[in-house]
This record gives sequence, C-alpha cells and structure tokens, in this order.
Amino acid sequence: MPPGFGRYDATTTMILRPPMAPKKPRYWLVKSEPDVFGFADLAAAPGATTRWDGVRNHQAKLFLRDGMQAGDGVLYYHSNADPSGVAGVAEVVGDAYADPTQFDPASPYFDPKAKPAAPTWFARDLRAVAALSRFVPLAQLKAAGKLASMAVVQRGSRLSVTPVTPLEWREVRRLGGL
DNA sequence: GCCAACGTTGGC
DNA sequence: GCCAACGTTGGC
Repeated sequence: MPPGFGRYDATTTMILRPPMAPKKPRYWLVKSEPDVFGFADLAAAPGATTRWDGVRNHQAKLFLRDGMQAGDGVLYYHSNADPSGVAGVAEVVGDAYADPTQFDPASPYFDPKAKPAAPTWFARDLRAVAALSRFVPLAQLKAAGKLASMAVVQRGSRLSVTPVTPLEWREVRRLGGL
C-alpha cells in the first residue's frame, strides 16, 4: 500500500460520494377502491395528479411521510374490486405536507384531535405514469413466487400504503406488460 | 352480502 | 394496562 493512501482515499470518497448524491428510488403500493377513485380517475385528473389524503393509520402515515421521496415508483392497486389487482403505475410528486382533511369538520376524514401546529396526518401528491398493458389480478400476484413477501398478498393485510422491493417492482411491471 | 382479520375505543 | 365491544377493510 503506497504512503499517503489514507489521504488519497478520503479525497476520492469526497469525489465519488458528494453530499448531494441522488437518493436511490424506492417503490410503494397504494390501495384505492376503483368505485371511489381508480387508476383511470388518476390518469384523467388535471396533470394526472391527485392529493393522496385520508390515510388514517399510523404505520401507513409513516411510509407516506417519512419513507416516500419525490420520484418514487408507486403500484396503483384496486381493492374491493372485481377483480382486485394492480392497474397502473404512478409516481410520488414533491414532499409530504399536512393533510388538510384532518382540519375540515365537513370531511369524513376530520380528526377533532389534530392540531394545525402539529398535524397528525399527512398527504402526498401522486401522478399517473402509465396504465399496465395487462391488469394484474390479485390471484396472479399470489401465484408469482417472487411476490410471496408482498404485503398485499398476505392474509388479512389492510395497510393502504406499503413498501415494495425493487425486485417486486420489476416483476409486477413485467407481469403487467410494462 | 358474508364474514375473517384487524385496528381503535373506552370502561374498568 | 387489560380486553370486550365495535367499526372498518377487503377477499370471496
């Protein structure tokens, strides 16, 4: 090992890993009932973008607020549908912000305990990227060995926002013809 | 529409 | 802090 190696190494590390290095994309699955707001509704929205609000589960909130990053990939899943399954791909737009519905007494998502100075619930904006060429029904997700660990195929799974691994992301897209 | 699986609420 | 009751989710 040459003299001065440590200093050289420190310098290269600075160059190869600058403080502003882009973050690795993460992947998620969100559930929505197509009778309420399906992937087609998202694609037809202004800018193909909508506010993802009304999440009232703390675990899902943490994924939404702290896990998601702008640009992350999102699998758009239709729940309570015939059949249920993944309909399209979306992306995370911008940063998390306080969910305004928690402060709105007229909203079904109103939370009387929530304080504007310290919001309880958070929202994100999601933008439709592409419908799957082939809808991927839940039965197909369950039959795919690579997807056995996905939250959505687990019995009794109710979380409306769940993480997806890069491998799962690629496999669902492949099954969907993207 | 049924009902299993969860999460939350509230009495104690 | 326990836990029964209740409400909701979501597959089927």
